[in-house]
Amino acid sequence: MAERPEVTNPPQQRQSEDRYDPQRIEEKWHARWQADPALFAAEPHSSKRKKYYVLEMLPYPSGALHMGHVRNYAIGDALARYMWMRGYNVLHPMGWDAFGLPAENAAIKNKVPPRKWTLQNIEHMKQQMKRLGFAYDWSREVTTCLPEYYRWNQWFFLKLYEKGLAYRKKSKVNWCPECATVLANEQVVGGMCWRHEETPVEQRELEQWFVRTTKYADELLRGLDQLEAWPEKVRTMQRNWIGRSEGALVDFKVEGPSGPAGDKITVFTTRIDTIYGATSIQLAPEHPLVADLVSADPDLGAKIEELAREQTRAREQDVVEAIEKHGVFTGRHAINPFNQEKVPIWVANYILMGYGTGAIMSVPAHDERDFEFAQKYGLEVRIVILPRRTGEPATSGEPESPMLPYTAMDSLLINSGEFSQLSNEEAIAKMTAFAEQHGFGKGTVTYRLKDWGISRQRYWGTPIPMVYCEKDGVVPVPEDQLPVLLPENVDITLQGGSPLGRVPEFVNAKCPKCGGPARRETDTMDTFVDSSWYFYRYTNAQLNDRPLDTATIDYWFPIDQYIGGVEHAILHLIYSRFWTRFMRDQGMVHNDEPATRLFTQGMVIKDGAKMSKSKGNVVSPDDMVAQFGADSTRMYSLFATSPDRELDWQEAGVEGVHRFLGRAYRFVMRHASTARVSAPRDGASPVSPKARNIQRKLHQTIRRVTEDFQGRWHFNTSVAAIMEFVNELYGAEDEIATGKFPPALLAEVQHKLVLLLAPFAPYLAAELWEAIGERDQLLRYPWPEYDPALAKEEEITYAVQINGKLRSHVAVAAECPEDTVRERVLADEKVKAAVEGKQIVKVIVVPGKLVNVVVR
RNA sequence: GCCGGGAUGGCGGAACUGGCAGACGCAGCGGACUUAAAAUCCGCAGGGCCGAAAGGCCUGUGGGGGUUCGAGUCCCCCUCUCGGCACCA
Repeated sequence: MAERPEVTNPPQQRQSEDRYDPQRIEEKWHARWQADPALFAAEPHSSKRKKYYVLEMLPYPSGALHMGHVRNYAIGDALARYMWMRGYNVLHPMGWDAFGLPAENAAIKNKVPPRKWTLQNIEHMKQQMKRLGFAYDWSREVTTCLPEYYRWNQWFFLKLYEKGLAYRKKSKVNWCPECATVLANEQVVGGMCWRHEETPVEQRELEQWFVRTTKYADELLRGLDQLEAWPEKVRTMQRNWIGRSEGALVDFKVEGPSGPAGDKITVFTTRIDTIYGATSIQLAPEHPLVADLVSADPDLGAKIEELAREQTRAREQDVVEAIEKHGVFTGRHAINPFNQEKVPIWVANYILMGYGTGAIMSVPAHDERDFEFAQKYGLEVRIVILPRRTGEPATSGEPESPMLPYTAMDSLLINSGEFSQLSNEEAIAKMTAFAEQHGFGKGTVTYRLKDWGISRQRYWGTPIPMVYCEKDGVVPVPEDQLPVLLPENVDITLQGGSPLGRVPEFVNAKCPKCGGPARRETDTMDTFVDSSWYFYRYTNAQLNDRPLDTATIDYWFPIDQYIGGVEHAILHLIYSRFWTRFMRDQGMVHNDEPATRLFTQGMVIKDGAKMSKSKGNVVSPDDMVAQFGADSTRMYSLFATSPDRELDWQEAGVEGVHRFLGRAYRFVMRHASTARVSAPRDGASPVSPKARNIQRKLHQTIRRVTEDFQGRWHFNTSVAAIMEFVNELYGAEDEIATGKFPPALLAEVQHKLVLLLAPFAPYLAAELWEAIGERDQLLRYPWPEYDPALAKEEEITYAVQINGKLRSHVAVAAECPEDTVRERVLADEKVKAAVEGKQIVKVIVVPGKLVNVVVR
C-alpha cells in the first residue's frame, strides 16, 4: 500500500465525526451504490475466478419485507461479501415469486389488478432491500409473473408432457373452499389448507394435470444420503414424505359371484411372513370392489357410506388423533392363496384408499391396528411368529407366549406350513418368491409420495399451454406459439371455477392441429412450478430464445449455498430436486441436485410468539432502519443468536449494536489521519506490551471471524469477537494519545477492523474505508489473514484445581514444559496451603489450560 | 404415539474435540464529563455466607442417578417446551 498525502478535514465534517449518524452515511453510500450497478454483479461464466453461488430463497411480494426476510438476507449477504473478499466470482441474485393467490385477494378487496398490485409491491420491496444494503446482482432479477419468465414454465410443461411426465387424470383432489382451488397433497396440513388453518380441505372429483414426481421417488430418496451438507432435519422430513416401503402384493380370490371390478382383491403388505395369521381382509370404504360386494344389500351400502364419512371427518379434525376403528362385514369371503383358507371380507374406516392398494390382509396377532380391530369385533387372533430366544436352537423350546400384538422382526415363524421355522427376513424373501412363482403375487415398493397435482382454478398463475379440440382431443400449444399470455382485465371472484373460463377471447382458440374451434385450458399452474427452477434462470436471465444455457449452468451449478426457511423443507425443495433431475435427463443440466449446501435459518419471534399481524407484535424493518440504521438492524439479526436458532427480537439489542458501531466508528475516525499517513505494515514490531496485546488480539479476532465463516456460521460469536477487539482498542487510547503506540500498527489495526466489519455492516465499513484513505473497492479487497505466531499468547495462566475445585491461578511462559508447570504449581503458596498434611496422589496437567492436583 | 431440536444469571445468549461456567450485548448499580440532562468514557456485577477491606468459603447450567482426577458437555431414567409426522398396512 502506498503512502498517502494527508487530507485535512473541513471543519463541518469534523463535527460529524464525533457522532455516528447512520442516516447520513447510509444515504450517501446508498446513492453511490445505486449509481454503479456493476458493483455487485457477477462476472460472466468465462471468468477465471472460482465461482461461488450463494442464494437466498426468493420472496413472495406480499407488500413489505418482514424481519424473517431481513434475517435470511443478512446471512446470505454476509456470506456473499465474505466470499467476494476471498476472491471468488460470486453470484448473488434476487427475484420474486410473483404469482399467487394473495394478489387475487387484494384485487377483490382493493379493486387493483393483480399485476399492478404485484409489481408495486416488488418495487417497494426492492427499494427496501436496496436500502438495507443487500448486494444483489439486479441485472439478473427474475419476476415469475412476467411472460419472459412464465413462458418457460409453459415450455417446461410441454417437455414434461412430451416425455409422459405431465398427464391429465380425473381424480379426487384436495379442494380448499376459501381459496376456491385445488391444493397439492403437500399443501394440505393436518387436513387443513396451508393458507387457511381453520378451513378443512374437501375432496372433489376433478380433471387435473399432474406431474409425475413419483418417477423419481427412489432417486429423490437415495439422493438424500449424498446431501450431507443439508440439515438432517430436512433430510428426515423428505424421507418421511417420500415414505418408501418395501413389501409385496398378494391376490386373494373372492368367493362367489364377481362384478365388474373383478374377482380378486390385491392387498399390499410389508409383512408377508405373517400371512398365515391373516384372519380377515380389510378394504377401504372407497375400494372399487366394495360396490360389487355389497350391491345386494342396501343396508350394508349405507353403513359403508358412514365409514367413508368417518374418514372424511377424521381428516377434518384438528386434534389429529386416530378415530375409533369401525368396520362392516360384507358377508363375503376370499381365499388366502398360501393356505387356501377362507377369510371374511370387511370394510373398515382405518384403511386408506390413497395408500398401497386400499386393501390389506388383517393379521391381528402381529399388527397394532389389526389387533385393536379384531378385539373389538371378536375376530380370530392367530399367532404365527414367536420371539427367538437368544442362544437357543431355532427348533427347540416351548413357545413362549408373546405379548400381543407382537410385531418385532426378531422372530421365527410357526403354523406357517413349509415356511415354519424360518426367520422373518428369510420368510419374506421365500414367500415373496413363492407368490411370484405361483402367479398370485410379487414383491413391490410403495411410496407415500404422490404425483404432483399442478392445476389451480385461479387466475394469477401461468396458463397451462393446452387446448381441447372436439376433433383432436387434448392438443399441446406448439412451442413457437408460446407464451400463452395471461389476459388482463379479468373479473376475479372466488366463486368457483377458473376465472379464465369467463374470458371468451382466452377460452376460444384454434386447434393447432386442425385449425378447428377449440377450447383453451383455463386452469393455471401451481406457483411451486415457478420456484422449481428459478435459480437456473439467474445464470442467464436475459436469454429470450431458450430458458437457459447449459454451458453457463455448468459453470455456476450446483448452488454452493442455499439459505431459507425450514417451512420449505418439503414442498419447494422436493419439487426443485425433481425438476433438476428432469432437466438433467433432458441434457439441459449436468448436476443431480440443485444445491450442495442448504441452510435453514430459525424463525424471528417477538415476546415468545411468531411475529404476526394478528398478534400485533410485528416489528417493521423500515422503523428499525429509520431509528438505528440498516447496519445495526442487520448486524443485530446476526448477533442476537446463531442463525439456525429462533431469534427473539429485542429492540434494546438493536440499540446495543448501534452503540457498538458508534464505538467502532469513533475509534477509526479519531485516528483516521494516522491511517492515511502511515503505511500499515503487517506484523510491525510493537514496542509496548499494550501494543503487543492489541496486535495479538487483532490476529485472534481475525481467526475467530474467519473460522466462523468457514465452519459453524455462528456469526453471533464473530460479532462478539469484533466487539471485544474494539473494547481492547479503547483500552489502548492512552498510549495512542501519547504517541507510544506504533502508528504502523495503528494503521494496520484500522484497516483490518474495517475489513472485518465489511460483511456485517457494509455501509459503515465503506464509510470508514474511505475515511482512512482507501479508494479501492472494499468488496474486492482481500480478506485479512491471521498470523498464528502473532495470535499466540506468550504467557499462559493455568487454572489450578485441588481435587477438581478451582483454588488458584499460576502464570507461566507459553513454552514452559509440562514438568516445569507442575513444579511451579506445586510451589504456589495457595496450593501448598491446600495440600498441607495431605498426600498428593497425582497431578494432571492439561497443556495450555489447567492443572488438577489430586490429594488424599 | 413416533422422529428431531431445546432447557445455562433479571433478559438475549457464550463455553466448538470433557478442562477456570456465564464471553459479548441488554437491563441494573457506581463513578467521570456537564450548570443540568442526553450522548460519551471508565468501573462493578450468578446466588448465598464470612470479612472494614484485600480476600476467603459454600453453592450453581430443567430433575434424579452414573462414568471420570474433572461433566453445561458423555451414559441411563424422568419432567417441561418448541417443531415435524401421524391409522402408510
